[in-house]
Amino acid sequence: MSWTDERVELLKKMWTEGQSASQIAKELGGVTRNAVIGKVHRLGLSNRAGGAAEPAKPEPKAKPEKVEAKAEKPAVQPAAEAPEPKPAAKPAAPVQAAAPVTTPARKAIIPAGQPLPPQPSANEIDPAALAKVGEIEKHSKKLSLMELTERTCKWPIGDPATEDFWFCGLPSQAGKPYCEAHVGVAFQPMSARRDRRR
DNA sequence: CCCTGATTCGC
DNA sequence: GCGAATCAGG
Repeated sequence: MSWTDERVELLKKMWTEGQSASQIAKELGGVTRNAVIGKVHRLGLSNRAGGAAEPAKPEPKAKPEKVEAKAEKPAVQPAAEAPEPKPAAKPAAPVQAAAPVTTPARKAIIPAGQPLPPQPSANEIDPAALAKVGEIEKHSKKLSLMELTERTCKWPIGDPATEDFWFCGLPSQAGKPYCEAHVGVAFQPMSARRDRRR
């Protein structure tokens, strides 16, 4: 694959949006995240934030490599102070579908005026599955939204309105957005709903 | 271990 | 210019 105009554009777009190099690579196809990063650098759009101007990386790595006569270029970036008044554009939620099925089976109406639907209410969910969830949630990694990846369970735990909120974060398996335990309660086969002429 | 971007350097 | 290998970190 080569960097056609379109591909470069998509790259720019996604990079600007805050997508990770690997995500971009996947989207483009035919390239690795390294390729993407390399291209990004060549295009000169390495940093996406406006404020965080990494001053320098004076890492005098004394590597026993062969002698390298590198002519280091003086600061390439004219150091854009950028006293931008705007609060550094936050990359909108990168993870899609952060609104999981909180209530797998909400047939039972919640009392009234009770704005508390968060906890995966147990309805007719396999008790075993529920127990499993209760168990694993104790060991959840409590990841924040930012820390979620495509391979971490995105099951929300706690009340989003409070500090007691986090995501399961346990390793999710191939494709699924949740860990095994949560997949169990999230995707109910089709038990009780016996008839339903669809 | 999973992931992130950054850099180097042979091609 | 390209990107694998490597580096440095979370």
